[in-house]
Amino acid sequence: MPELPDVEVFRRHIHATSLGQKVAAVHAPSPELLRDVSPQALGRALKGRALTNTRRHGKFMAAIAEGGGCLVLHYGMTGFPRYFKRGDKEPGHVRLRLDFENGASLAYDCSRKLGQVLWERNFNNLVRRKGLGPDALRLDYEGFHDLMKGRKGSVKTALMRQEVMAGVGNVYSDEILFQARMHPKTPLPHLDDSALRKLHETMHTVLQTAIDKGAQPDALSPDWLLYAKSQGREHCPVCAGSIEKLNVGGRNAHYCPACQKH
DNA sequence: AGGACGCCCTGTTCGC
DNA sequence: TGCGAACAGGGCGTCC
Repeated sequence: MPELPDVEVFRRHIHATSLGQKVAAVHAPSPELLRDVSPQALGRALKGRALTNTRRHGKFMAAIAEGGGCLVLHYGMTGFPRYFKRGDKEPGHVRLRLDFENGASLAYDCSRKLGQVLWERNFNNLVRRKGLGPDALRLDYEGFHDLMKGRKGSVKTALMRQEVMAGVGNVYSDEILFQARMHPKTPLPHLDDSALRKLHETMHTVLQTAIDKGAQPDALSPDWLLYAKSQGREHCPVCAGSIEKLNVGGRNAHYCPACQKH
């Protein structure tokens, strides 16, 4: 489930492979994923131009096109990008493909079609239009504190709300709360200043470490919940107790009842 | 404001 | 063994 670390790794992949090559053709075999732009308009906007830069805010990223405008990608739950050369096998559920003049292609694969493809003149407009809060990784403690202060809901719900703070989803909120040793249903008003500091620091460390490891669960440290899950383990990597499921805001929270108390 | 719910979507997993 | 149901959870909309 692409969340901030995954999307950052995707952005870097596109940045490292796909800039500076003129787009020769645009294929959009699943136009229902294009939110506000037709395949024809997207083709007109991109053809003959190169991508010059990339940006990311929360779980959204953009490839900036030469001469202005940006291709915005959201990966939903099963999306990923892949740059491939002529003759390489293309992924199985390509919803958008840019073919470059040099014969290589950039594919956007999204099997469950829960992703989004948009076209915006300006990436900041997208952030505003979607009502996204500040990017979770660029948020300092001051900003984090201000966002959490005065809120009444559970800590997990707040971490996951994109209009409060953008980038954290179900998987990483579980990890952050596990490492901060906080119960997912802890009401925000129960967190004092030192608890909020710990939460912010843990969030930052979890997100940054995940990015550094290429957002691959099996590359993470064994005391991470994500690592344990990737190895098929259903026990807490710290106390070996069983990991429980709890419905929070319509999503499944995974947590260790022994390590994460209210 | 925030929680509960439903919908979209399809590959995988589960249960009979 | 096989098949259909349930599940997974990003965003988003509605209702209370």
